[in-house]
Amino acid sequence: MGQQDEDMPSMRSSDGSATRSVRSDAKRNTDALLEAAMEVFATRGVDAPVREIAQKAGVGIGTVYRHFPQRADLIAAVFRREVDACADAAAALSASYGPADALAAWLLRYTDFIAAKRGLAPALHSGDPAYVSLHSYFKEKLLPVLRGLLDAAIEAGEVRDDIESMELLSAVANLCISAGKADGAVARRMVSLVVDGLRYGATDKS
Amino acid sequence: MGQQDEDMPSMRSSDGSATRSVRSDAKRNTDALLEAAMEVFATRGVDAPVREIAQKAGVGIGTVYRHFPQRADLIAAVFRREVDACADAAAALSASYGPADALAAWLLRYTDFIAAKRGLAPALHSGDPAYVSLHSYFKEKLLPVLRGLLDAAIEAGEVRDDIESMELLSAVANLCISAGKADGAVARRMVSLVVDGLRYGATDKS
DNA sequence: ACCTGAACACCGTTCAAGT
DNA sequence: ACCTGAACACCGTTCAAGT
Repeated sequence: MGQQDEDMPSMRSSDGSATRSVRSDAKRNTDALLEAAMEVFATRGVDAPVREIAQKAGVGIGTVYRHFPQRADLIAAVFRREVDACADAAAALSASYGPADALAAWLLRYTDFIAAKRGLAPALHSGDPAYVSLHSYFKEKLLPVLRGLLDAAIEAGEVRDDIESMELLSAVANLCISAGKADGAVARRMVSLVVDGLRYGATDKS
Repeated sequence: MGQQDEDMPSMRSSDGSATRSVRSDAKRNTDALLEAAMEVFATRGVDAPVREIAQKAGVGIGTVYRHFPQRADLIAAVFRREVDACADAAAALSASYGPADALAAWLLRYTDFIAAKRGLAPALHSGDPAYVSLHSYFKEKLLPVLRGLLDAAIEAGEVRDDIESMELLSAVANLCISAGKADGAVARRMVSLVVDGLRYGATDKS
């Protein structure tokens, strides 16, 4: 379902200027906006002034509202973007490490993501229609990734095989949320403990 | 540590009008403010306009800021007031029911309190200095109450004796927080399950 | 002492004017 | 089509003027 702006002759206007040029302009703006919003949300919280985000992205305030009519739309877009990044990180880790180490490394990456998103937890549980879809997006995107990593590690006999990936996904998230607001160090330690627990019951006890 | 404004002759000014009269005026205002704030917070959330609370309490906006310089101060005051009410509820329950039933009834009362305060959870975990003291207030006030009820029920052989009151206090709170935003019905069901679990392992198995 | 509300600052949101 | 920012509405906060 990606946008296929490429290779479409009909999109060129008669004067030779590409219609896409204005679209790429808009796309550059949304990208800059998402990037700026991510940084501002991280440092000043999700209630940060829209003006600050617009300024950081180098666009007018009106442009923010053109692309994201409500603040929640911008927040949701940033959230999806980071979910994607977290999901995508798995491939590189699988290529670089053995199954159990890749699983461990990804869980820490996932931990950092959750810890950074703690400010969003209340909004996600608020029932606000703008956020309800984020729950399923989160699960549909990350559960298969974790399942893949977990199955590979189980297959290799490097971790125990009596843990459900969904339970693990929820457990780690809950750990991170309740593990205080210490910049994620506590959360990482707790998760490492869980990972060691996974390794402890490995079928291959060599 | 209660205020003893009563029976203090030195507080009366020479003209016969009680100095206390202006104080009681102020006290009436703070009471009205706390009452109004509690209702407004419950219906419109803790971000509700201060003007609305002032209007509901029948005072000027300046009066709100005189008594509660920051919004957090008002929120904290409302929170303490409800913690007190929850703690105080135990005595009547103990007088009306047997030990295990009193414990069960109080845990549901506590559940309602937590469920109503879910909107505050993010603030409580934010590390905001205005809220840090609420954690200890919560624990110091409610833990002894629960311990008393639990010990009495254990003593009577009506519930199992291998549960720490602190763990129970936290567990029920976490249950309520994570039990969705369904108006508390889910939370009450989950807590009832826990209570049944407590009864299941009672020493007196008659 | 305490209360009040006009006044100020700030932020979300819109929309007429630009390109 | 898309971008801009002045303009408007709303809310938090202060403080000079009242009692």
